[in-house]
Amino acid sequence: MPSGVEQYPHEQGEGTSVSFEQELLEQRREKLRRIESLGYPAYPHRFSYTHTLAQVLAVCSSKAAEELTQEKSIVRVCGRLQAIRGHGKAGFADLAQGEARLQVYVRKDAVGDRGFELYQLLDLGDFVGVEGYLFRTKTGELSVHVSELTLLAKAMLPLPEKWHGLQDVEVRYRQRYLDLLANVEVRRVFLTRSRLIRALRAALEQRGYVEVETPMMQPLPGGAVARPFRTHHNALDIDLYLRIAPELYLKRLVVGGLDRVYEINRNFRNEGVSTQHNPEFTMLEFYQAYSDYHDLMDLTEQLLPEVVRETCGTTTVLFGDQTIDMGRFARFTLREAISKFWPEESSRPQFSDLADPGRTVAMIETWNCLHPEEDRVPVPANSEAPSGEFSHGAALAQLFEAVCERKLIQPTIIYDFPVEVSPLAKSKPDEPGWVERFELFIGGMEIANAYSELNDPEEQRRRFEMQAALKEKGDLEAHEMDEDYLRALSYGMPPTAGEGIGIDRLAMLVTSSRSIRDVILFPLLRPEISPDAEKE
RNA sequence: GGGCACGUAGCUCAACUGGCAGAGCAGGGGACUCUUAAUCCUCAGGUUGCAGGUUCGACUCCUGCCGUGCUCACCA
Repeated sequence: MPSGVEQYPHEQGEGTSVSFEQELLEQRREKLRRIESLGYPAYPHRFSYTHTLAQVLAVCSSKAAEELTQEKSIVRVCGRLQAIRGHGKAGFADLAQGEARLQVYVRKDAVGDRGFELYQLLDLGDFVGVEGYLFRTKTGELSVHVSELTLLAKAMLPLPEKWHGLQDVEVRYRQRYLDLLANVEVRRVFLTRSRLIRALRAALEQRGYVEVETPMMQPLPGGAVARPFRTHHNALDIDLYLRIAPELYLKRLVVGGLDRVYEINRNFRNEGVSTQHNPEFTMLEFYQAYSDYHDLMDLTEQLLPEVVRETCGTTTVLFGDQTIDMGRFARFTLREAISKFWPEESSRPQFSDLADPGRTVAMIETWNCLHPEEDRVPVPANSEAPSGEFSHGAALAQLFEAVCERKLIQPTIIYDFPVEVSPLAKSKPDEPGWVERFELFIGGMEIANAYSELNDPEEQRRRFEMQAALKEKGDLEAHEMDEDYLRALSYGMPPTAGEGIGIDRLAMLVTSSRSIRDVILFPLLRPEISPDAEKE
């Protein structure tokens, strides 16, 4: 038999040589043509099966050879061909459905000449269906003795090699379907992610939360400090923004009497990409009326061990070379944390230093002296009234991140944040410069952010005005004035606490993934330039 | 955006100090009716990411570009 290429030269040759990949494609086209000429449809519409592969394995794995021979039960099963081993007028092949594998045994005298010709035209990756009886081979492997073989769909391109899998990171992300086929661990990561989200939903539903969906396209991007993506609606001729957070809409729903609401959905932020940041990411936000941030601290400490146990079967997870106990939480105020995690004994700031804006400057300068190259924190302006300058509070928040964040491996709640970096949070009654807000850190990453929601419309307006002043000074991330939100608050919002949990990062923790791209099926990459497009 | 690395056959990887681009798997042809990373014989498969430069000679050295990874900055 001459090779397919010689027999069927590529039509679009134009003098240039046909690439090897095209050659493989041509070979498979030819095989498919020959399968059709045997009378098999190339793309049949369905296959009625009696069992999934997992069902066959569950029922028969424990059955001995004699038992199977006695029953000689006929099954119809299907799947993707994962391995083919020929033996002249017979052959073995492995069918795969997800992680389930079942061997089939194809003999010429059992499937007939036509069936065996079909078998010889199969490639790795093809979908097939078989009918036959179950038996055990000499080596004891459960197999289907095939009497009828059907092609269900042909793989026109070769799948990645079975033994080494698919290693090329770029191909793994761009063609995730190949990654999922070639690397079982990848498949398991995404199944775990799915279980995590299901467990979160169950835990919230159980506590009386209602799931809602709020706009992803918003005329005003609000609820977070971040740069948005902009888009345009043609019919209305208006600019819209992909949401950076659902927060302001969810709180409108609390105004509307939905006392416990949550949403699990995508946020979009037009910012850098890193191992911890994807431009679109999944966030859980939930709001609970008649509660404050203390209640949410308690809830968080209940919820996380619960869902992690539901997802992983245990509350201890391995992350990098760290073992993290998701069932034990430490709590520090932001100011305590700076003092506690300060790297040098002699210059360690006391709590009183952190309360005094006048001393913040000296403290940051000390830090910057200790870390001349990186981890530098900008020094705030000396005025005590923040009016657009880089503020004392913002500086403290940055100092906290520089000093503490990557050291917070075990679950740690950091609470009480500067008002300047928290435009939507309620102030502490005794310290107006500080708000009732906490963040949860695990594995050196910020996992959750929560606060007692500011529900005083007058105060909220002043906060927005502070943000407007920042915007005036060129801060691209400052929060927008949102009159409609102020109107909603003016109708009255009960005391409410709200929290956002980064689902991707939580998924990283429970799947031991170092990069956020490993828990997002299709992370954002630059588009591929096709060789054809380049010629244009 | 900055820094550091990487890019060789469909896949996984070699190629010494600059000296003829190679192997395994996958693929084509052949043998084989209990194999399971099947085996045996055989054949084909490459603009070494792209574009320049240095050189008698470049996968190798230099410059630029493209893509990806890590990292820093920004952020969650």
